[in-house]
Amino acid sequence: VPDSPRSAELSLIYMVGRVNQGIRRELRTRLSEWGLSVQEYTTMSILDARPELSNAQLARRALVTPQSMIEILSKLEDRELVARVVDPAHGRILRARLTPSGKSILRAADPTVKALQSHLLEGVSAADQERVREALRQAMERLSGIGDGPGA
Amino acid sequence: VPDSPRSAELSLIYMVGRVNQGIRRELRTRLSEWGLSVQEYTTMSILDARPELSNAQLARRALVTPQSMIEILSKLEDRELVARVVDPAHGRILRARLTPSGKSILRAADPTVKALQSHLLEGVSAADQERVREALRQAMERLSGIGDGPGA
DNA sequence: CCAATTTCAGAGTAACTGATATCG
DNA sequence: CCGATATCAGTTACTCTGAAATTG
Repeated sequence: VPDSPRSAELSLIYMVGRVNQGIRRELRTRLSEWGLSVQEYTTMSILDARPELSNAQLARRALVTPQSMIEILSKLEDRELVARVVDPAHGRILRARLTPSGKSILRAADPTVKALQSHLLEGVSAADQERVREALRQAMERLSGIGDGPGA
Repeated sequence: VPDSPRSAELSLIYMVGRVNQGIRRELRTRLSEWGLSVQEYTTMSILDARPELSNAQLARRALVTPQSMIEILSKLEDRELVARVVDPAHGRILRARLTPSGKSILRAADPTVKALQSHLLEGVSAADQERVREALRQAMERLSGIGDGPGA
């Protein structure tokens, strides 16, 4: 008895969940080569694009609680992949950035992740990829507004 | 210092991860009203659309190991939301289906989930939604082929 | 004996809630 | 005192690896 999916009926929420599950599974294996977990890689990628974010800002951006984010960040700090320095204007806030070795590990891991992405979207036109991106971007925005205050 | 995203540069893998994280967070809250976890809801949805799947088939479809799936399924069985019966043609295989009370809980929870999905995609044209769906469907297919045998 | 399925046991990851402390 | 941040502690949710039994 085969097992063919009925694509037209699958909800987008469901599909996002399954694709994410598959991606995590695959990335876990690939990233273990550098001793990185999936959220460690994700967090480092955010910091690469936007340095000097605080723990609270990172948490909002990743849609997790600050308590969850601090755990990731602490481990990265212990391994000296991320450094955190006191904000000059606010003694309570710690701003994070990648260390040189953090950057170099990220650079080393990047091609594998890019390769996975290319493989998954192979054959999807650039225009359609942009549409997917735009839909996801909007969903991210809406989700940011639900549990937390407005992103203002 | 505001916190605006640079959408054009965000990788799809990253966006899928964030959207999924936000969805799970939101669903966890909404589904707790019926005592359902996110994967319980997901598994029940699959069974609603495709009854008589075995644990192994469900696991492949959800991109998790059979060991993970059996844990979800066992709990649902304990709560009598799912019933499992021996396959007439193969005494080892147990085929699962929703019980009447399982169906009725699923029906009760459905509108909330549908509402979330509508909210997230509000304003995205039907044609674009179909493109997103198609891209995700392809990604699911590719991911099924990586860790496991072909879906044959 | 082999391949697929089911399932137990143990472990690890990832995320959460609650509470406390600090800073402006 | 309030609001935002940081962070400790305990807990829950979810998934995995390993191993064993069953069935055709």
